[in-house]
Amino acid sequence: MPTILIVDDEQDIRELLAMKLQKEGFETLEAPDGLEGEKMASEHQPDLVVLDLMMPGKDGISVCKSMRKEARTSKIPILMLTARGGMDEKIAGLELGADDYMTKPFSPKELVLRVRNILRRTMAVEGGSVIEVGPFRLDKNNLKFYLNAEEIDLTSTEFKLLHMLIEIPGSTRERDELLEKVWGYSNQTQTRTLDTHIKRLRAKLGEYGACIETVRSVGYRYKESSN
Amino acid sequence: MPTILIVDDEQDIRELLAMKLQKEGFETLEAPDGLEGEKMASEHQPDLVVLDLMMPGKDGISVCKSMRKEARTSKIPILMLTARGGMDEKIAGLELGADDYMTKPFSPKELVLRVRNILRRTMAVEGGSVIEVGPFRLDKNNLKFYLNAEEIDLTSTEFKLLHMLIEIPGSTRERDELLEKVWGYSNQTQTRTLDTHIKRLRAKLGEYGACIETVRSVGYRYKESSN
DNA sequence: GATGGCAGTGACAAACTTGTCACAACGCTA
DNA sequence: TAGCGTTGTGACAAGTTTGTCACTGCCATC
Repeated sequence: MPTILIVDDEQDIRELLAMKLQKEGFETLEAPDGLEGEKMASEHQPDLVVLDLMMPGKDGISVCKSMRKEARTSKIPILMLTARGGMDEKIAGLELGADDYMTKPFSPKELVLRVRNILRRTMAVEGGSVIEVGPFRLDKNNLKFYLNAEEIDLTSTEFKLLHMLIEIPGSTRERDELLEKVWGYSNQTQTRTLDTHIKRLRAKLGEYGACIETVRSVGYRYKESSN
Repeated sequence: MPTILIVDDEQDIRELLAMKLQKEGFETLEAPDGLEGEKMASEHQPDLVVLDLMMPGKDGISVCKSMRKEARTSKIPILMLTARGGMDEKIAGLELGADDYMTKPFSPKELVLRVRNILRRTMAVEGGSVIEVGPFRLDKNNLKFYLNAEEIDLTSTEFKLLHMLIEIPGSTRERDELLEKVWGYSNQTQTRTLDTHIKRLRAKLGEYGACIETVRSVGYRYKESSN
């Protein structure tokens, strides 16, 4: 489950972000200022840093610069936050090595979306075209799926669905999101199709079917079995 | 069509390799010694270098070292060749940044296989999960295929087949290879299945169907249309 | 230009895939 | 624990996909 470090001087914002991200299955760390943020990034090696631009003391730009210079943090993706929508800052941030940029106010949904996009991007580059989580291995190149080294036939719908679910382990995918990405359905389409396919997937995964957790009223999530 | 630089002091070997690689649709360059090899690598920026380890003058190890140091050649993948199967050299080669290693004598088939594997690996990292060639775009993440920005539905078999064909444009894929990779058939299975699927693919590609060339008695190959 | 081998094609039936529905089961809240 | 909304499930039928086959057409070689 990816860990995300939140660096912001306003406690309210930190807590709000942390809550939203935790709801999605991410683990969170918090730092109240730039220096502390740098220290935690280096120590805990989070998978992503959400970094506020405007902070008293060491600001976001400086933190970004420092992180990019230090070997232990140079590759950690950074999502910049700022209150203003100025283009100059955006460009400065991106040039300094931030991976994305978001202006306040933002919706929690947008935050989660951007976080996931960055993680997907960086994980895809690192992991190549094979996703391995727990006993699952999903080979996008050959469209093959393995459970504990045993190949299991998936239909292309099942493949897409499982792909979405394990792409970022632990994060919850909303029904609407799955319906849109896998089926191309527009929001709020009323259908039992997703449920049925989840059932079929679980059946094919046998005892590991339990790894696909239902998140009531929200969607589904992949979670490694605790055995 | 990828270009491959062959660096070997023996003319016979160079020509043999060049012939086999050309037969697969690659373009080839040849250099008779290490220094010349370095120069050509820097100038022509080939997609891969086949590098002999044992050469009079500047040997393969040194060339490899130099190439990795120079910016223009540091990222070009290297396939090392050597007459002996010594583990020490293998390790030395791989540590120096060679991408793969092959001991003589080797079959032309093995050569082509390794070359293709390296290219696939490096191209996959560079290009991410979307393959774009000519008017085709194949999105492995979402299992979608576009022809000139228009989405075209492919069945999963068609997707796999097309993927194999355009993965390394211009290189010929043998019938046996396609049957094995796409269908899991063992070698020399006698079937018209492949032909039928090629027909269906061509039909879906419309006027671009011609991009899939028949290589009589061998297999098929993707080739960009000359318009 | 005959011959043999290889590839293209249309038709077809079997198998598979998929969305829907009705109903059962479940979980949360009052 | 009753009620309500959400999810799980088995069955089913329509649609899609797939491999095979017989036949046609093409190409290279003799």
